[in-house]
Amino acid sequence: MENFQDKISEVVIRRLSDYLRCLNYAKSKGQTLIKSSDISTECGLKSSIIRKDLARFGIFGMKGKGYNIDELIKEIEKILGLNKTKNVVLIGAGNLGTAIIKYQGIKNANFNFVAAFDNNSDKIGKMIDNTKIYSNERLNGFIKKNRIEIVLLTVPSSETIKIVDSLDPKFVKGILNFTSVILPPEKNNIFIHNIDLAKELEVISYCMKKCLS
Amino acid sequence: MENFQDKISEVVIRRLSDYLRCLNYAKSKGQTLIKSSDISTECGLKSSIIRKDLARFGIFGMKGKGYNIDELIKEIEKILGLNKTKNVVLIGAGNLGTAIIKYQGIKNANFNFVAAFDNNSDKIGKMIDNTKIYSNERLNGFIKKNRIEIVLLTVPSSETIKIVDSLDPKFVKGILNFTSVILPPEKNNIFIHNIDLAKELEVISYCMKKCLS
DNA sequence: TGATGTGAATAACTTCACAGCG
DNA sequence: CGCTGTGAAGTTATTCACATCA
Repeated sequence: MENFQDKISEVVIRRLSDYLRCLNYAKSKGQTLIKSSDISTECGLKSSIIRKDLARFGIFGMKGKGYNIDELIKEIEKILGLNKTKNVVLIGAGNLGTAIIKYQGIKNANFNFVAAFDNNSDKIGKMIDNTKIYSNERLNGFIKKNRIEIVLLTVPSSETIKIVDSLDPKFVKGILNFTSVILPPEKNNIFIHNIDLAKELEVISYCMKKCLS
Repeated sequence: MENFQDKISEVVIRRLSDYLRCLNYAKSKGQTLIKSSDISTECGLKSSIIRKDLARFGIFGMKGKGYNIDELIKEIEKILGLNKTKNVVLIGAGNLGTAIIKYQGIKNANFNFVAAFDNNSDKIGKMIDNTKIYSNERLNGFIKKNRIEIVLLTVPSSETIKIVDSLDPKFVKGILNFTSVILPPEKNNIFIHNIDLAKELEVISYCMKKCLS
């Protein structure tokens, strides 16, 4: 089944993630079966693309009935790698960093914040939920020792580049960058995703403007 | 020039937003001209698509030289509607909501949080930076009175649907939904964008897995 | 009958490659 | 000469539409 997975683009993965939310919601309401058309209305997609996405990974429904929700959840979680806990660290324990650690959705998705790092000596040693804050100086040692592959970056924009360049590509494989500095999708073999809250506002503001005019 | 703007897709707008960050960064370093190939390396894109994106909006550079940074910034800000301040409200003054209000990037982008709303009586009346927290009961009155068009939603997932359904489409035109509940891209003529932090982790985790295997 | 699964058609997006101009 | 601007080509993604099967 694994060989279905070559050449999957990011948009497909993003949709799978949406399906998962939708499925968990349906499950929480006691449903056990779901039609592609149900998922489609919830996610604002055509039902055919949902079936195609799933078929691509060797997931098939029952003709005339739909998909088994439990099975579908399990399969998608496996594809996304959510079946095993992933350790991540957070750099920058400010407001946004703190909020992210406390964000329930991430915990549900099986990501575990094993440490946070910050330069502010008032914060060092403190806890955010169950995550301890360490000095930035200890960052690279910690990453090496604990084989951390994913880093979330919530430092002030002025520090972004310096920190990114200091990360050892031998260990770090992915960065989620929440600062306002745009980074390329890949650097030193590290995958980078930029999440820019301002951009999201700009997009919705443009969509609205376009629609109204 | 405005008639260049029909049929622009969201990905183009997202790129424009990236260009803007990149341009502001270049400007802050004292640059006055920029080549499409400079933007392209920073954003991880091909230079031709940048030129095409800009040409689409009637923005042209100088052959052999590049683009004038100041002009380009002004044009893109105009396209994205960032030239005038937009008033927005936040519903749910928890960790994430607080972090978003304090997030510098959003302030820079000319969005102004005129009020926050929360059910927690301990929070009501308090301030987050310059934004006052009100009771949820006053939400719809406030929106009506102040003609609020954009709402950011950072409440617990269990409250999402109830609140979304309560918003009056006569005034609210866009919702940025930070909860883990997937909402369709449009509902009662209100544009909705879902921002799911867990999804971003899932995507990067998948990309890494795919690359490594 | 009522859903899926999927080839074929269509649409959207990106890249190439090079003419053109300051 | 070094860049832009842009048709044409290539690629990827989505939708249609219908055969299929429990």
